[in-house]
Amino acid sequence: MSKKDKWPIYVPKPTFERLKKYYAYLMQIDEDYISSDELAKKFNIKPEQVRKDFTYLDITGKPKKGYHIPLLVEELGKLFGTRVLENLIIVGAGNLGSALAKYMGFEKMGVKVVAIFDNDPKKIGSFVGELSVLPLSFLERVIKRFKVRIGIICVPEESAQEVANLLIKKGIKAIWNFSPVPLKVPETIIVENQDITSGILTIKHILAKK
Amino acid sequence: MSKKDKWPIYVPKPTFERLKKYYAYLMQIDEDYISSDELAKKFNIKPEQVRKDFTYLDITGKPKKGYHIPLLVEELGKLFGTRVLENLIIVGAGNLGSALAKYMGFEKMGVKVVAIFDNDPKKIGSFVGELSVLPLSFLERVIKRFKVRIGIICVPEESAQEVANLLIKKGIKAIWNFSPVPLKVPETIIVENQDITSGILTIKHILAKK
DNA sequence: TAGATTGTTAATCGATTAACAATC
DNA sequence: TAGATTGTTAATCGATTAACAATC
Repeated sequence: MSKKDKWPIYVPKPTFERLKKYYAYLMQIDEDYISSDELAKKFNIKPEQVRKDFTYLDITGKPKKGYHIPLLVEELGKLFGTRVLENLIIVGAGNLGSALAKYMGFEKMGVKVVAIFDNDPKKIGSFVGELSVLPLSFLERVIKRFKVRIGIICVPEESAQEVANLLIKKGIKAIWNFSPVPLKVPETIIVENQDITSGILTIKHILAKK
Repeated sequence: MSKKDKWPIYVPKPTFERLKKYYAYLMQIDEDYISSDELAKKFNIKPEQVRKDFTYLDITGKPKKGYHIPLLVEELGKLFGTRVLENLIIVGAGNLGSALAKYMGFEKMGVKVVAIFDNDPKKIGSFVGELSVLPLSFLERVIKRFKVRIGIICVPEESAQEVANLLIKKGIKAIWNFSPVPLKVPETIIVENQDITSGILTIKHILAKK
């Protein structure tokens, strides 16, 4: 049985996180082959680890050449489901929500922002890129119309849980949470927390030691 | 010897990442005590893990009550160096850079954005919040004047490495990299990568399996 | 006191790394 | 062929968890 037949593909969490990085990097470069050694150097890890990571994918390298990059990109794309297009919506048209709505890199990941919502009457109707800001009363319609399964939460922490509840009620299956609050959701709902400020704590910790 | 005397405080990486989350959460809530069990429930982990994590800090809990929150916040603040103010600069006044420049949550983390730079003549001189966008020729002056050690990179991937080199040349000690490229830097320079789009790959992977 | 909750040791689990045979 | 690089097994390392004694 080939690994292709095993579904879901299991990869350990640390491996999965590294595969994401390899993917982002490999999509950018325009070469035929890359060795585990070269890739490892890029990310300050050991080449053995790169090879081990790739054993979870249905791909093998060539001795003396390395791994075929287009093949790697394709296999990784399958793992991440980037070839299946998903529509997504953003709730919260503040600085961060607006920046995400205008972000150009989503296409490569197979996602598209179809609407942005806010509850501030002053923002509703205004434009963020090509999207006009909608009131929350439009949520249900948009979700049904575009078969949206993913919602991004970009609201202040006080309202994050409330918005999460609403999204779930309206049929959203996965929440990408940019607020710094841990959300309470039913087990069937996927939550991915993206705390964009936590990195500064690592930096300050290291700097403080110097 | 108390743990306070050991410097640098060593914490395993996974523990460190969890401590950041506890910190963000604990700063928000207004209670006296919290038990390892309550905290664990919030983050879907085991209470033993929370207690183990806290053993790395110079703090103990009280049987039957739990951990004193203000004390936790203080100890964690020390670990992350949030009580020492650091000035930081942003390079790249696009959507994301501008959003970060206007971000209100930095103060709590003991950092302040003192300047934002761009090389686009159309952007230079325009305002992002209260800051006017500066040309890169001002970098050196600003870094010296404000004793800046941390620089945020928010430029397109093509120029990320170039900007990193420039920042390092001008004396920056730590780079918070919001571009999706792995940067090549000398060993003495701290790099924290904050790929804000990688979360979507996790979500799509899980959704694809359903 | 009894009960709840901490703190710590030891066992388990899982990921990384070293070593090396296989292969182009 | 010799040499470079992969792929895999086994050893090591480190983190999580279970168990339970200590304590308020």
